[in-house]
Amino acid sequence: MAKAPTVYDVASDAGVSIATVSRVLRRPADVRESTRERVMASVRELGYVPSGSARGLAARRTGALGLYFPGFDAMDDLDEISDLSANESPGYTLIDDVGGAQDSHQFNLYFDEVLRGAELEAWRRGFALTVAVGRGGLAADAVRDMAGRVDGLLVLSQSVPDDALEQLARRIPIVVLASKAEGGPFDSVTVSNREGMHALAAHVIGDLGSGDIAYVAGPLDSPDDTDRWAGFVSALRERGMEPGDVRLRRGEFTRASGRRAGADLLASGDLPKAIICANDQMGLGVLDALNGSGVRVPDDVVVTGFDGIEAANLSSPRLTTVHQPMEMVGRAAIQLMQRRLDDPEAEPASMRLPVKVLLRESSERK
Amino acid sequence: MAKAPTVYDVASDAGVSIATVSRVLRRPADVRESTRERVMASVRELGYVPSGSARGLAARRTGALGLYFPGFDAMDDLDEISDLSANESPGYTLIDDVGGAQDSHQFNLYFDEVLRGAELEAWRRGFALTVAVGRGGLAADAVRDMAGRVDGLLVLSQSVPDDALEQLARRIPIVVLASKAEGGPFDSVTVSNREGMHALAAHVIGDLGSGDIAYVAGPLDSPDDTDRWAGFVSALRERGMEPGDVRLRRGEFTRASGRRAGADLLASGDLPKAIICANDQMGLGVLDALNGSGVRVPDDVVVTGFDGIEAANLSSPRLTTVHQPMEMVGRAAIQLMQRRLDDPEAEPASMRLPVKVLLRESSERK
DNA sequence: CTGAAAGCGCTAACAA
DNA sequence: TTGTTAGCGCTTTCAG
Repeated sequence: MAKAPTVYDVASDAGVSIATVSRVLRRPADVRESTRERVMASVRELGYVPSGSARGLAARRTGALGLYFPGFDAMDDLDEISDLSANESPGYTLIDDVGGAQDSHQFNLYFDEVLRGAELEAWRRGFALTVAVGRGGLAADAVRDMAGRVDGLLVLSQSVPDDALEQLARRIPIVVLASKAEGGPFDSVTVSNREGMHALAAHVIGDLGSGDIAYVAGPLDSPDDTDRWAGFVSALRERGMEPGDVRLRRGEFTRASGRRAGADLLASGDLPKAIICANDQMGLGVLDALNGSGVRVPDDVVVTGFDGIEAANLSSPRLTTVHQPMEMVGRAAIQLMQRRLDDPEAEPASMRLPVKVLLRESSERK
Repeated sequence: MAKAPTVYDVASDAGVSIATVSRVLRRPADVRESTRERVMASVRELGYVPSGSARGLAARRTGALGLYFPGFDAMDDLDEISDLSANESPGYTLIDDVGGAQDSHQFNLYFDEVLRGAELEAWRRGFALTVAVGRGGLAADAVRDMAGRVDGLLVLSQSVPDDALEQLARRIPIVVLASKAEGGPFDSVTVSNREGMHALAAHVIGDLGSGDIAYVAGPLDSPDDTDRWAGFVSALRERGMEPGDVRLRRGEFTRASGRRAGADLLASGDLPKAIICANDQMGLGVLDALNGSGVRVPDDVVVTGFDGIEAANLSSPRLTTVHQPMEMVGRAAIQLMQRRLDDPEAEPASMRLPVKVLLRESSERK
């Protein structure tokens, strides 16, 4: 790897000053065409690649945005890849897949789609996107390190301690995704969790006419869960019911926890007429538990989820759910960031994105 | 946003030199504990965040790695998000989902998993990961820009023009994913495409005993496709058959193209006994075409895919396929990069990762 | 339209 | 153990 050429090398090769080289790259219009061509020729010939660091330092902007997501702490038992050399063994084994998505997938699905949206929108605006997934307790350090190398930070709600976030916010713009506090100090993007769950629950309850209902909630510290529950309760009240009338189970947004909730309800001996779940994974878990037992969905019991992940469209029966525009969340976040970068003094804004209720076979009798 | 404090601010606040501040952050062990604590106190108080650019410039390494993937050019018709203010409308509509994965998903699935592996492995090694998805013809520019801001580049094969890549390789280490040329000038990671397809095809052909076979290939310029085809052909020859004995259809690795191939085969009036597809998406497409027509899979015709994407495990019948360890591809790439960074003079290495044949209902009669 | 020169904030010798 | 001092490679006034 030969020493990389710098502006100086290009400048002397082209017989101009370094300022001119810089101009050719940044504002080509300010340079006479003949000069520009001469410089570009040198650039090509030398294989010049401008240093992002130098540029960032001088220009006081890096041209990159950061996306920070919390991770699972359970990722440490991944097996090592041992051998670097080409693998001469057959390289395959025959197995009959036992199938099934990992639970960690749930989160990944969300992450992947948000990332995709953010990346797209960032690219459109000429930003690079740096991603980091938090692990363990090092969140504050990792995000701080990231903060030092980007022009703005997108952070998933709850992934960084509040105080650390406020500290960082003094140095760099921050947009919070799926924030709980829409009126907070940060720009944020949220989805209509409450309205979506309200609409779904109202439909299910209305359809049912009567009969008892179970609700499988998510973790207590999840703002999403809180909002969805609120939407559910309001739908309940519209029909003259109270939260106390509902059988409540709490999971962790994982398929396994949904499975447990389903088994538990099943074991109680008297199944509710509907099981409303706070997210798709848990809904699928409930379906898993029910499917083995001879219970018919939706005839015996209606099951619903929330999120609109693809797996919910591939289960049998397909899961009725509320679809979140996850890719849009990523795009919206970048848009908010752009706005903030353009006008640092603007009032914090929050964008709420609409959701769609998707009625499918797990709730609709033919 | 007040002017961000620098090492100088921290240094004077703590009553030390900037070198000491730097040391406290980089090599804490080299500093007396009392000094270290004083400095850290100032760091916290001032909310100091080291500038990645300055650091990168001075240290000649950015601490970031880049992952570059090609994208689809079909992403331009995404609708704009219009309104920045909170959405007061109900925020939902009731629709009955028509469902189905987008074709662009195929690629995303691959990308997402590789990205996840790369991010994980990069994080473990203290690197940040910057991602970019190529769009349109600007690949060379985008990747060049990226090259300027990272210490090493992971590039999906074919996503960057060869000459541009060789140019860049003179300035920065490059690892190629899914490379065609294992003996090439770059470090690379590949999967056992050939062996996997060989094993799968040998099994299917052996099981069948006799009867004609169709092969749904991918794009001609895909190294993956080439290798898989080679594996298929070798399995064929082992049974005394020749490529000429097979009905060949060519798709673009998309579900829609698989659907077309399936419909086409169906229309021919005489269905083969097996349809081997070069990837899962096309296999699923073939299944789509067949499922509507009363043809029974696998009894009338066996269908297989390649990749092991999740959707292949959720179809009915579930699709027999060859699973690629996509997350491992990402991780392996980072490992190769680390090795190269540690020893720039090392011989180019390539890691071949094993695949698994997953026999499922689309090929196995009960 | 082009050049000279002053930093941008940090790291890494080298001294002390 | 700590401080001094060069740069790292680029952008950006300010002159010319």
